[in-house]
Amino acid sequence: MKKLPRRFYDRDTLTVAQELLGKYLIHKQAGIQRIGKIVEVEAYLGPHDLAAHSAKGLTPRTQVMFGPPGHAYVYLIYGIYYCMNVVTEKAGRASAVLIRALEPIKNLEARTQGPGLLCKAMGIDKKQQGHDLLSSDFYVAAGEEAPFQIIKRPRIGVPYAKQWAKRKLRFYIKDNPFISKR
DNA sequence: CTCGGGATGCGT
DNA sequence: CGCATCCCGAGG
Repeated sequence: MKKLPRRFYDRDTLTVAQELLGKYLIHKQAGIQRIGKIVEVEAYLGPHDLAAHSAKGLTPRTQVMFGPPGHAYVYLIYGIYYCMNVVTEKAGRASAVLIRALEPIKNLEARTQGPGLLCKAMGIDKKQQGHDLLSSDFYVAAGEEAPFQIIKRPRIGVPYAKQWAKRKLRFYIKDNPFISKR
């Protein structure tokens, strides 16, 4: 499978989000390679997007989001789970795509439906914060993707984002059994 | 320093 | 609906 180049991420976030569907997230750790197919994502469109962490400005936690494309923005949520994003667009745009669900492909025994669970299953935590996704041990690759239909829905868990909460910035593969619940 | 809350998930 | 569990970010 072919690793996605930097220029894949250096594009409009809506495009990157939808094109990430069907791609493969690969993480090699302690000699084990884990692979999951990306089946559900959410787009976060920068500081003006009230649901995006970057809407609160550049802080130590969110600085990766403000950095160059093709890096992992990983954060701890509710003290328990990690969530993984892919930084998109040019540095300073502070946009990203949240990976919400994977379809297990290789070495994934645990559940992968939901952003917290998939990080746990893939062995992703704060050590991967800021990691370059063009590295050899943690990256996204294109495979042979069968054609599929993309469903567009509002994002999960962001009712506070006012008008942004309604926008259909969550994308997933139609009829895929590994979409997160809720 | 304290303190409130969160892009979650699971059990009741 | 409540709770686990902890870092961040704002304010004193």
